[in-house]
Amino acid sequence: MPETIRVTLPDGSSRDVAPGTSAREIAEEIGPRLAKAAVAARVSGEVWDLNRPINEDITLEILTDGDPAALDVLRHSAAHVLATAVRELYPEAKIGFGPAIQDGFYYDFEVPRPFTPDDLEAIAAKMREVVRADYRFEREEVDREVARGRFEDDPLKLERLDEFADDETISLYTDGPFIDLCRGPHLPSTGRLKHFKLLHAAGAYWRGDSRRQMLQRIYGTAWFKSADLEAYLHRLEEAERRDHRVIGKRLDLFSIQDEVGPGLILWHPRGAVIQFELRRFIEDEILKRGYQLVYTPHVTREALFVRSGHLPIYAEHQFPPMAAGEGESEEVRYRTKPMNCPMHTLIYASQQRSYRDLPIRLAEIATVYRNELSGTLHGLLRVRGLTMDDAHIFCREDQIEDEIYDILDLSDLVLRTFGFEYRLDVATRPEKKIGDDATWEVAEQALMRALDRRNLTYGIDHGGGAFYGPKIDIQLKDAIGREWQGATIQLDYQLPERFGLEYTGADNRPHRPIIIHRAIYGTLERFVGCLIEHFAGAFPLWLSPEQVRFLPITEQQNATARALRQRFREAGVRAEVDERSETLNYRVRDGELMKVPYMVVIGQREVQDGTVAVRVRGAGKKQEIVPADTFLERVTGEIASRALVPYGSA
RNA sequence: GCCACCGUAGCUCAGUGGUAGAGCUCUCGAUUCGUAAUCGAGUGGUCCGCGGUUCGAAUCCGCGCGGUGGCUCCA
Repeated sequence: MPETIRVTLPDGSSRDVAPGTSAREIAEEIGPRLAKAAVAARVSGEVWDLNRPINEDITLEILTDGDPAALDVLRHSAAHVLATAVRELYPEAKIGFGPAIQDGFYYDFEVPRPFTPDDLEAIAAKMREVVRADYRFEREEVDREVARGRFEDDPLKLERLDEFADDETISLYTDGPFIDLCRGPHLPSTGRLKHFKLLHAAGAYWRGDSRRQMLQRIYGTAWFKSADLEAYLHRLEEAERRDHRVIGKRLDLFSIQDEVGPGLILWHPRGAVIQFELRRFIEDEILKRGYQLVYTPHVTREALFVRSGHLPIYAEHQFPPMAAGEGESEEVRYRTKPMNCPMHTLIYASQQRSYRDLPIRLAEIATVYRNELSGTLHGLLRVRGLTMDDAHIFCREDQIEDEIYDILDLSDLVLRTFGFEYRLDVATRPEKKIGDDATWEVAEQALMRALDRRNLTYGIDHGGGAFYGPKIDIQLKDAIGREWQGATIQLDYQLPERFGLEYTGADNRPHRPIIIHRAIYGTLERFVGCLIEHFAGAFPLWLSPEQVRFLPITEQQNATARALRQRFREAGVRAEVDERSETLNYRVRDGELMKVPYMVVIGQREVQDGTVAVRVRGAGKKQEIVPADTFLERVTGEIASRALVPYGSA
């Protein structure tokens, strides 16, 4: 072992220390403030415990609580503290895995009885004791036999141990009474965990495998600063406040009823308006871009899905077959469609195509049915009857790039209209795939060139493509920073093969086209659900179910209000009159709660002057008195431009 | 589908073995009002369903249906 080892710091300086020195000791040398703030260390790129001895030349970065990697360390340690507490309270509990996750951590336990909310409180109290005891996290590297000895009574850990390669380092971490098989790193001691909260318990299969036993998982969150914990809990509340299921009920947008069935949406008039506007928007845009609309049946012969290759893979997500006509043969069994592509493919195949005809872009906003597992259904976000804004583009290989470019342009236009930011990922060839590498290379390059031409940055999901082609996924970011699965653009070499699609090339020989599947909204159900939460029910004017509500002050103004309503309706504005025999205050409150963008008060003065007194949603008392014509002009302008904010507030 | 929790009026919810309740909504009457709840009266229930225990079940038990949070899968 060398006399000294060289440690290079982020500022480029270096110092020589004795082998076995820990990052903590180096931090102390640099300064007491740094040593106190230190959480962990990045040693030659890898995150280490502060206490772990360093034995070779390295680069060293001391991680303080400002570093995102430090949060992971904190949360991972919080998971161990949780397990420590559970083991103290329930010595018979078997431990599973307990990692840090986005915003928090969890730990899985095998226990004879699930945890109740009261149990969680007791566990949290015990955790605070563990924190007060300030146990050091001790790392230890051992061989397999020693490790097996330590986990004699923990079958789940033993199972994991068996998977270690012979040359793999097996490390154990101890904090007070608790020992765990763990790669680390951890906080220096349990006392560093200050701001945490256990959130809920849930069942989780051992190793995510539904054939294995179910463990009990406890979720929690942890932060370095009390303010961060508060902010996070507030964010959870905010998300709850925006829950589309609650807002959907309150604003009378949709319902899901037992008599119809789970996952099947009844769109009430106010919700149907939103869908109608979304359809109108996308259909206008795609017609400008050379798409053609088609309509296809909801039910088809089962044999179609056999030919398309969907049935063997997809059957468990499809509703069972129904018999139409006589007999039981495959020829007369029908299925509701879980997707539209086979039928669009048949439209393509219905005549001979020339290379000059391509690309052919077939679009259909169609409801398809998928028999999703009951436990996965969730409001509008996961349903069984889903309406896709679907399109299939049949094109030549040399057209892929331009088509992708145009789809990216379309999705950018659409998403920005709603004020969404987004990020993109390209999913490349997986292990199991059809087609040769050369073809994949061409396809992947075309996707990336199109993205580059639009100056978009994107991540690459290596091996994340479907077996039949690469794809681009778009993740939306909503008003409170949550991500949603948005558009997908999927290249498909498989379906043209299965249906023997062809076009005649300039060489007068048959060629095989490529299919691009693409949906911009994804599904209208999910997209509307996302919009409800994004806008917290306060839709921009063009999407608002009711755009203008006239409030006559007394019955004397009812006739004027009705006449205005008619004029506005004829100009394409969704206008109503609230002439209920209630106080103005009452009706204003109702309009605000229903998130009507404009309330227009009509009193004696307005009737006389031909004006309206406009109250803007959310703006309180402040009103503006303008001629009725001026207001109508502004409203129609705001609708036509699909503005995100009311006029005058931009 | 699996695990846990939950299911009472249109909505939000109280009611833990002894005659089903509140607020809002809705209907009717009065009120005619200038920017977030006017007053009064009334309607409204298979306490999710079926079975069991009990003299007696919204309440306890079993099964089913549905919802919620997860697991899994996906858009």
